Amino acid sequence: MSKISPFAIHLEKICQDRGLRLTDQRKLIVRLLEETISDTKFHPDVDEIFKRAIKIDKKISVATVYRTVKLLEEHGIIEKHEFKAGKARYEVSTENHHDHLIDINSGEIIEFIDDDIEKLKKKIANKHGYELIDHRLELYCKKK
Amino acid sequence: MSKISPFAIHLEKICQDRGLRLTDQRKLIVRLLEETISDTKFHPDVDEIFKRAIKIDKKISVATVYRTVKLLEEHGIIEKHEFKAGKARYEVSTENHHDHLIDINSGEIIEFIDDDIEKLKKKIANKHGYELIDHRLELYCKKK
DNA sequence: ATAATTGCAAATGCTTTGCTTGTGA
DNA sequence: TCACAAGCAAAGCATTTGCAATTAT
Repeated sequence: MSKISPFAIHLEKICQDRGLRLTDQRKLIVRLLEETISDTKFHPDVDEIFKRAIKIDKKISVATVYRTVKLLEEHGIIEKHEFKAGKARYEVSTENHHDHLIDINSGEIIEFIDDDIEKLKKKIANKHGYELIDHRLELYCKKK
Repeated sequence: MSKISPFAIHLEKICQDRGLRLTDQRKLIVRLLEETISDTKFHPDVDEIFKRAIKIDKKISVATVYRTVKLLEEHGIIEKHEFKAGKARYEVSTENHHDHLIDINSGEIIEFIDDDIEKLKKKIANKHGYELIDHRLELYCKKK
């Protein structure tokens, strides 16, 4: 119910609790992902994570980043987004679902939560005889 | 205001009006796209279009399908969708925007229009100081 | 006539994978 | 110890592109 404070998140701990083996590479990637939270909602792609990682561990390979990111996603620890035109981007999972507003000029991503929309989503699914499992809403906008 | 009746659409005519050169290949692709409308809301991917096309024109190449589909999209004649996990899918543009409900088991796609959601989208964009240019809402569901 | 379009195959960009070596628990 | 993870390079997949030959207007 309550939002998770960014700084209270401890991805390494979460990984451990899930029984994921903590290699140096995973620790590093997880740390970088965590840093991007405070980094004002930056949604890094694999290459961005890799670039940051290689500065610290000059031996790490992209394959490892891909594998780790996939693993974390499968465990619900991070979320993958495929916005229009581009590579997959990631963000640390939060308790409540939020949607994204993308500035088509700057690429900036704004997260928002709208309860009315969430309710409508469920209502529409039900109306068609379906149960809502997953959803995505993206608003591509231009500054006024 | 009024919906375009599927059978009233004449993509070939529309292409001509826009000044697009009508090659045999384009005529064929456009015809196939049009057929998929009556084909109960089928959203074909490039490969599907290609497979159907090569049965009729055994010389046509995938590159042509890719180029044509891109051209049509740039002219707003068809719309591209990139649903989760998969290749781009296309559908003939309609006057009013609609969203998609995807059956995660069967892959079936149901189109829906919800005015409340459309209004909320605009409202949210405005609230953040943005003008809504484009948007996508996808509901991934399971039959109840 | 001639600028645009095609087919082909090679190239691209992101992502995955096979295999050998390395390592966390 | 030993099952799992990493590094590397090769493979995969959807999509794009360069170029010579073809075609619509």
